[in-house]
Amino acid sequence: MRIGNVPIRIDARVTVTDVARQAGVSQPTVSLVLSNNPKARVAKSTRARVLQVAKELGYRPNLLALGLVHQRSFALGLIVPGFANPVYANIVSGAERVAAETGYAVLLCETELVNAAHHLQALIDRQVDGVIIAGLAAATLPQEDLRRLNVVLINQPSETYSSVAGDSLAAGRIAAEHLLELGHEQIAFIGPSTSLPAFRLRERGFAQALQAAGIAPPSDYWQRADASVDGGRKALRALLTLGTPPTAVFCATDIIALGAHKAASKAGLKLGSELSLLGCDDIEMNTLVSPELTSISVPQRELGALAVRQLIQQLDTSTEVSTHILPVKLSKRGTTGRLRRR
Amino acid sequence: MRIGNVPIRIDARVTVTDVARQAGVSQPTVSLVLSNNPKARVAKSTRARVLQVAKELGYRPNLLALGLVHQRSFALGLIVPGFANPVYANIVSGAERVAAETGYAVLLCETELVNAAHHLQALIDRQVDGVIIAGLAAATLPQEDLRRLNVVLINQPSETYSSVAGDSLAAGRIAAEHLLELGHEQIAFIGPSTSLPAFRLRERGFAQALQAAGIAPPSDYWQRADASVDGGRKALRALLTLGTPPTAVFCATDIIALGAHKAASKAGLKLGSELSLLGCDDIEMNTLVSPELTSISVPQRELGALAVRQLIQQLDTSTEVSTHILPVKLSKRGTTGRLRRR
DNA sequence: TTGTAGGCGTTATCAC
DNA sequence: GTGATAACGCCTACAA
Repeated sequence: MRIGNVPIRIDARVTVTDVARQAGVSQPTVSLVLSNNPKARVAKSTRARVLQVAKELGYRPNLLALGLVHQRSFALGLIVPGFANPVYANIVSGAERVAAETGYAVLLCETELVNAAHHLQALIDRQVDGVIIAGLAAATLPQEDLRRLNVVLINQPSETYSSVAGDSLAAGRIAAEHLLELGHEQIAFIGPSTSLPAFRLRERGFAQALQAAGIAPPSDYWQRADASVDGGRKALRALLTLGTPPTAVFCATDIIALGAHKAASKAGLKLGSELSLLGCDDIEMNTLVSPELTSISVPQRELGALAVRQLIQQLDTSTEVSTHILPVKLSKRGTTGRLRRR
Repeated sequence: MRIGNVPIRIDARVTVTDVARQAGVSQPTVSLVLSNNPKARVAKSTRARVLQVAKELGYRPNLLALGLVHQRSFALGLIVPGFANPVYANIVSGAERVAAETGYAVLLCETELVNAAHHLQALIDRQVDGVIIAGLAAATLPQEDLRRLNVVLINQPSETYSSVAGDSLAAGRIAAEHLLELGHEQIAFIGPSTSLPAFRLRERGFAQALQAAGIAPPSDYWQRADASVDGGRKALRALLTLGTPPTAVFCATDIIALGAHKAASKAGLKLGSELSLLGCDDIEMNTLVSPELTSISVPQRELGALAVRQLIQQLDTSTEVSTHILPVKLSKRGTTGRLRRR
């Protein structure tokens, strides 16, 4: 890292020393007053004067210096694959809110283009107090770095690290039950080719529930797609070309489901009657398409928020590794319906 | 801010002092070697040994300490209204990429719920080197804080601060010209009620181009809406109830346009033939609805990226305030078409 | 009750 | 060439 040619300091800041001088006391005294340390026994008049002067001068503590002393930066790293996906946008949003309320800064890292391990190292160099990781398998990161950090994983149950997740297994099950209740028997699945734990669990929950109902989809019905709109589109097209196409499809993510939605509409299928389509995540876009996409709601903002809370608690109390599972629920909309023959 | 009860230090980090001890040299010598200062005259053998030891011990500089010394944190603040809106998600994404490549951290601030002035103060306390502000009128922030910072505004031309913006005036003009070319004369406008400069300019560009073509829409045709899908929906419904509804509508943002899209579809209007609808921003959702939404492309990622570049250049060279305007262009899709009588 | 001394991890300025 | 010494802004002993 190179330092620029010209100092960027625009305006000298007020420091404790300035306050001390102005108030006619020693610098540590000011520190004592300002840190309202419980065992700080300062004369009332002194305290009042210091506070008064600090206010007048507009004193603000330098968090860099504070961090150095306390070995604590009050900053959190947040690593996500990308914001293009509203799922992560929501998670970030929830996390940022809680962090801001608690006085923590959020250092944002997008791993779409920049190497995740690189990002992690940069966060460590900045002495972040902890890291939250979403949409990225923790196993793919250098463990020796990860282990010396406070970590909370999102949507990725783990034995080594704390985690906060939506109930992915239940999500799959609920999806299956919904389609079964509607009378479907020819049920297909489209999942992303990325092997994130959450997606695997959704898939497993779905498969198990089908099995429990005595339904065994042919292998053609089990599609793997690129985790994008286009991936979903292609996968659904493939399903439609089968000898006996499915009457219902569950997509492991809404992004894929929206691609499938597009493909189905283009093929002239009436969603909700001729073909039932069900997504998972429940992103806001779902209500923009027509018919609106039925989905399994995963509380993304809450996941982000809870992750920060959990992380801070871990920092404050050295709590042990913990796992939180948040409930998910069906959001019934227009793309799923009772089976009707074409 | 309160410090937790328990120190969070998980593992003591390697410092220059450790390296010095291990290499058998003084601590400043290590500094000299590691900072590869041009005028650092260190014996080759010493340098080699120090570098060797540093590598073995896995030494990494503490950016907090560096920041303290240099009065420079290598961190940037990024203030946006919210990520739910993909426009800002894209801006953040572009900014983060460049920042990461350049060794800067991005401190993310969402002003949707937390007070923007509060956020700004927090950033200052963290000694950020500069701030990028998007989707928020700079005038609404405390000027005394802003003025002592390096600032780059996005989509908000200003005389006091640097800015990077899409050509909003052109966006409006291009929109008008497109609709005029298609033969429309009953042309309406829906703009957000928030008075962000970019939106005002889009509106003005649009109005001016209409005027130049001798078209003067009645005041009913000039709607103001909440900057949301719902706002767009309501506004379009209002337009449809008019005695003579418009044949074409330009919405100042895609979010609003998507609401209008929904309302039009629900009213049974065939978009592209019975009603032409045109948005602005060109967010990815536009291709998910059917017919796909015609829009004016604004290069959001580039705006974010350029803002960071501009800011860093300002830091390094104390460049003067500058303004960059990036071109926009029409992305023709399905919702606009030649005028046909209903 | 308050001031003095030392240190957090780093760099910069000097003597040596 | 190298090593003290001071400084960045702050806090925590400890001594006065």
